Amino acid sequence: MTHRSDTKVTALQVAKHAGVSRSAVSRYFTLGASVSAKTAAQVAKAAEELGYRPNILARSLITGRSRIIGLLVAYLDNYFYPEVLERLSRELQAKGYHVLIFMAPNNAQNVDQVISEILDYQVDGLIFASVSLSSELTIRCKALGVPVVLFNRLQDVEGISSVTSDNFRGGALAAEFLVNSHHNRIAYIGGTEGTSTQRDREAGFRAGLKSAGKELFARAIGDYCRETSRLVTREMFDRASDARPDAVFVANDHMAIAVMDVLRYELGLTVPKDVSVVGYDDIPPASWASYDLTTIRQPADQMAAETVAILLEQINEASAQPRQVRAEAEIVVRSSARLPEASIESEEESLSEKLKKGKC
Amino acid sequence: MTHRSDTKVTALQVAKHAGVSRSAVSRYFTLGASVSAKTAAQVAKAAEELGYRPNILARSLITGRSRIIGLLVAYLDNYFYPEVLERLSRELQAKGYHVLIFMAPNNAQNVDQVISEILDYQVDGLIFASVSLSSELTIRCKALGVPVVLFNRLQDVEGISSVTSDNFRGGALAAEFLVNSHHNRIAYIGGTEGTSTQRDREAGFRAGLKSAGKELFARAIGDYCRETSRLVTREMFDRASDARPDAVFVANDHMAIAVMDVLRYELGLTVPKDVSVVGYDDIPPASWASYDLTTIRQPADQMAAETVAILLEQINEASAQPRQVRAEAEIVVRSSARLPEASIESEEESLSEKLKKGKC
DNA sequence: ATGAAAGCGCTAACAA
DNA sequence: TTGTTAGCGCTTTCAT
Repeated sequence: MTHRSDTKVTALQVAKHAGVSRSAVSRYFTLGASVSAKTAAQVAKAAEELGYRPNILARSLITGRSRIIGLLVAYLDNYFYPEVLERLSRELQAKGYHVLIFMAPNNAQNVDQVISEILDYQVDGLIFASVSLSSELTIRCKALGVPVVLFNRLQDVEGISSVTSDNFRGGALAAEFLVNSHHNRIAYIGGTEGTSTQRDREAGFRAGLKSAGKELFARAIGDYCRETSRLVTREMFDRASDARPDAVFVANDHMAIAVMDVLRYELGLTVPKDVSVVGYDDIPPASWASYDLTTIRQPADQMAAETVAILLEQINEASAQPRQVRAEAEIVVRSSARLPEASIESEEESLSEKLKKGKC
Repeated sequence: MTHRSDTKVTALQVAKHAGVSRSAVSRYFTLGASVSAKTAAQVAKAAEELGYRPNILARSLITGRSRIIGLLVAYLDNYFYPEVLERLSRELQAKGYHVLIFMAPNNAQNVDQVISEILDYQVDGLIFASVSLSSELTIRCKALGVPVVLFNRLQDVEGISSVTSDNFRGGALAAEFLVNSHHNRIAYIGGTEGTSTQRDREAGFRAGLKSAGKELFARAIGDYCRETSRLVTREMFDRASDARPDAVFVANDHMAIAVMDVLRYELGLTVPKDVSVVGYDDIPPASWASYDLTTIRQPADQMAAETVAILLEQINEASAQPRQVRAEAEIVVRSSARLPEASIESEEESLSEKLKKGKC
């Protein structure tokens, strides 16, 4: 490594240094192109000596692919997303792609603006995490031939790929669990109205209650926000013991944790003795001993893998069609909710065990 | 908006449509270039009608700047980093730059590999968050003229910019606080040996103890990892009350939270009655009621802003020199550590208040 | 202020 | 397999 790289080294310089043509150099760096062993060696040596690496941007200009995936994400303070981001990034990195990240502005108007900016980078694909987008935009991406995957959101538009968990089923699981453990006054604290996750989780939950002959005792919207959740929780639970819920399903863990804190530290209630709490997502803090939150798990790793798979097949195979993936939701039983009478001890154990063996 | 954009629209097409030259179109989209009002209007109209936007990659090729900032980050499960990432991204977005994210591999060998990949994208600047890099690499970036900022790490190499908090002072503050609140057996649980944060926080902490005539009662390394912290905490505290520490300073909140959980739920101790815990960072979970962790705050927002400032001045001003920014560390007093006798109630209050008013 | 022409660094036909 | 040629979409002198 005799980096003589004072400034930018071009393929032409390497070619001269190696005594071959520009194309030979290009071919050497193009996977699956035909170069003789001899030429390869010469180029390798010259490139090494000059510290040459191909300019991806210049390459993109001609190949028409940038190997950049745009990711638009609404927030990172819900800890489901850092996890997803890390997995997406690693997965794509392994396949030679990289993530250009954009934080979504609050209003839809500006979202369009930001997406235009992303498109300006000639991204090969687009991931929208927890962002709903106008159907106009969807059409525009399609027109440009840029594959799009919606992550954790559904859109009514035809032919748009998405990766979610089975939110309806997840909601139903929560209901089933709370009903089985003999709760009488079951409440729901929801996410942002109008989002597909909120809609489907609530619908599933209600359906689950209904099929057990139960009804919702109380309902509030926490807007997927800690502070709002705190407020609505106070309002919902600050009353006599027989006038308040004895169980609550919260539409995500981010809120559920705030709810637990209010219940315990602002209202002096005991979880799960006074109130059972069930969340959704299974973010890392849900498994922290202070919360030990019973929740509906969304498999972040699997969802990220599917997202990448869809994207790459759309990029590489002309015939690939958009598809909707619905990952299975499963309940993770911990101690924030009262257990059904004859709980299967062994199963709980194994789940807890698994979760404790974190990577290091 | 009559998006006729079946495929890619070029400047030339717009030029023809508007009845002007390629250059005119280019000038219209180049901030601060001279175009007559009339031409501007024609171009604007044509561009709108065809749905044209300049190709940033092609532009980069000629201007030599990509408006991409590479970010290499070690992990996202320490919740200091999602916060930092979000702020960095928004800040840069506002200035017309965007973040290309790379997750650091575990071994240093591969880090070099990944950095090469980043450089291939012709990034205008580089941020290393919690990543130590070989001095060879630093030199290489310099040779390429790519500004580098180390975030939350210090390097002994000359002339490399960095943004950290004053870790030594932060450690000293923790010591001072624990000493003032009359602890006798004060312990330290550190981060990864060899990192500058670990080294400086411990040095400051020890210096603080020393100047009060105290010494470290116990020491262990939690490796900035929950699981390791859990193990060392058990070992350190699973003993008779007079043989175990009555206070512990943990080198970051990510570990401190794990430590608190072990203390309470695995060892049955009470915080802060049996053990006082002080952390470092002030990540959001530190303010959650279940932890209410007294900690040394690193101002993520300010540090992110400084990082961007340094980067942009190096990119835009030829004369700009690398600089080292050391943000002030301050203690945030909550309830995880016993208070000094005459604690200033009002001050605590105001701090807690501030933290509760989160955005929504 | 505007257009013509040159060229950023690279890859992909094509011919040899 | 190799070199030659053209050109990806854009900006930027340089004349006008």
